[in-house]
Amino acid sequence: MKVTLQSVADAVGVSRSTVSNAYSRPDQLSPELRERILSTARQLGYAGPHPTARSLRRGRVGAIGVLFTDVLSYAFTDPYAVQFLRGLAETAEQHDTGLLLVPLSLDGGVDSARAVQDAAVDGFCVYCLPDWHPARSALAGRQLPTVTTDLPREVTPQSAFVRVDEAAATRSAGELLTQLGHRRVGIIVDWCRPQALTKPTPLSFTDPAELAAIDEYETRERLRGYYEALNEAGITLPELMIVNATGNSREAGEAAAGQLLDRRDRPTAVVALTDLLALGVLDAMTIRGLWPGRDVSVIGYDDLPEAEVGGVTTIRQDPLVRGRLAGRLLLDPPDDPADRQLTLPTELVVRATTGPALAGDDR
Amino acid sequence: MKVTLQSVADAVGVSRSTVSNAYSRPDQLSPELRERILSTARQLGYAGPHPTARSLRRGRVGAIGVLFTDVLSYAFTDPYAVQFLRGLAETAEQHDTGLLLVPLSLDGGVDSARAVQDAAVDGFCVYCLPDWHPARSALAGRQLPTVTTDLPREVTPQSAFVRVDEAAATRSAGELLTQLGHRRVGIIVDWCRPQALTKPTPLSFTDPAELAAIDEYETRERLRGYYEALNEAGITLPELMIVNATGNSREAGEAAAGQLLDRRDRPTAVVALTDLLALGVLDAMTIRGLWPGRDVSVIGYDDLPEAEVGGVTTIRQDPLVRGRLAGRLLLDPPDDPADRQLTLPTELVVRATTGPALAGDDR
DNA sequence: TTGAAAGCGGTACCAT
DNA sequence: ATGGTACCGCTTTCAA
Repeated sequence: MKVTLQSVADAVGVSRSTVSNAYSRPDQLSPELRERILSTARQLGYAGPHPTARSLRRGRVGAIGVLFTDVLSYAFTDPYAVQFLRGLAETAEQHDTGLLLVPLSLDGGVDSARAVQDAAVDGFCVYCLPDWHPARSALAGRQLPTVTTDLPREVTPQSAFVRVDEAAATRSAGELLTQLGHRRVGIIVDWCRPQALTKPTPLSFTDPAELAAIDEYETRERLRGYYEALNEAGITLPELMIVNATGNSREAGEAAAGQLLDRRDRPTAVVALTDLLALGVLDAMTIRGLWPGRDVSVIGYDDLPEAEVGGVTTIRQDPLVRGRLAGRLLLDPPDDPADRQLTLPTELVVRATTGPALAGDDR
Repeated sequence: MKVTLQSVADAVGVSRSTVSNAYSRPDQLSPELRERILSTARQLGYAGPHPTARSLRRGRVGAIGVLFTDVLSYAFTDPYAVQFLRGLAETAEQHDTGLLLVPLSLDGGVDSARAVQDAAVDGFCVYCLPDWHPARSALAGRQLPTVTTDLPREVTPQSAFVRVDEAAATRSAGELLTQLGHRRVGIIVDWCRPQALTKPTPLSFTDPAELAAIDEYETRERLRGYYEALNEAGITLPELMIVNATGNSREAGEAAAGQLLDRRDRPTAVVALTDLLALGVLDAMTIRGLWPGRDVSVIGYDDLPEAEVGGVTTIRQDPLVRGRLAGRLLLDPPDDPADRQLTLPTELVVRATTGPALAGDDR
């Protein structure tokens, strides 16, 4: 027989309410009675108020759901994501709130929607989830407070987010390149698709509208920023040598970079949309005996510790702070809706992997 | 007015049960009716069955709680922990189960116990939590399936765990050292205490019983293994130069190593209880112009990627597999209780940071 | 201070 | 295939 609050009440000879109070509102009853109740409970092996029953009644769970980049287990592969999660966890801790990592299936199948529907949480934090993902619509259905890390496609005064002006960041990086005289630029992206790629795949765009149609905020915006800067210098969209990597990892970056570096019209600069990819580019160059910053310039994004160590020119942003703010927006939201729409600064960090385009190499 | 299952039932003109079935057991009603119900629900803006209410009734939540090393946000700092979490997440995903990261407060105060009591989960996974932590006792109270990564102090046939024979692993590492002629050995540990250290602190043990009293499984066992191996070669416990670092990080390792390397009777070997600490030892040596494997031998533990790159002699274990197995034990437990008590293998990986004790340095 | 009663929002068994 | 009806386990007015 299971021990419930009721059994404790019976054993002590008081009502359920009193036992409940003994746990949740100690000031509502005499210390002696409370002690008597608690000790009896202990003897009976009562585990304390049932969390689910309690939250049903209270209308609050004490946890927020985290919707992470496509596959949950992938999140732990990405240092930037991990830092973000850490910041979020910090804030959650301070509010005695748990983090529920919601299991999203690989292909974003039906069960992803279910997972979101079934998540017992008070709110959601969405971290870079593609627009097409079923979890997105399931999320809308739940009508819970939500904070995203991207700019929602349709921003309403209600939406809350902690975004980064990705396009502005890459635009400044692109300007650096054109100032250095680069005209042949390769770009490595990791544009997750419903089904993963098995090998690096060239992407060709002819019309800027195609860029705008990309269903992932970060990919879309970062690419747009680079395009805008380069276009300013007269470089057209089709001239960009864009390669979609098989994932966001060093290895994937290396493989993708290979496709660019082995071209006859090798780019004088290769930019990657994440540092992890950029580190892969460096690996690919090392193998080929190329010097970063001299033979080919390289730019990353994120400013991971490894980027600093490796002297990689990159764009700095602070995932820890971003995570903390996301948590705050959810657990302690500012009264003014405008304060719930945050844009974090970035900084172009110029290090050793960028240099002037080789003069003789200019065509 | 809030939209509940009842309102949908009323609107369609059927009973609650039928609406419920439309969501949870589609085979129990005609497709037409189901469609009618679902579309009405949509129109009404019904968010679907309330997760909490549903789990209350069903007696199952669809999430497992994760109790992590003291502070949740710290977990994301430790690559080994992250990999473990990743393995756990993988298995959870396969079982359509979420991971609830339970917020444990820094000092393990009362709220940690509350957090465990209030966690709406079907089971718990405990990852290297000190014996004294309040969450431990709160956990016992919950009487839920639990899997730990350490050998419980009192093992019952019921307990489930995925442990590693830490002592055996470090014993073999210790034997390597004695074979190489090392007699002055420094050991760097990260023995978390209720309150964190602000600087590396020497630890001195005189009696093996003191070792056995250490309240952290990994620290206790790893230390014991080293002691046993070294003692075999006639080295006594007080001779060991043990330093407790201020955390499990490269920086903390470097600081702790400093204390050992700057001694007049500098150890000929410094072993660290984690790779992160060992990497810090290498940093400290670099600064001092010492060669690992020649001037001082270094051994780590975990075999992180950085250890391989750095040629660090270390003990390999597989956190990913460990996480997966922990998940399995919780979500798909083997019938035979004996199969729920797992000991994973380790492997001593000898690389470049170990070498013979300098002959002239033997005293 | 303590108790009675009405939910919180569903699910599942058992009839019909 | 549908509906009726307990009941999941607790919290919270409100009265006593």
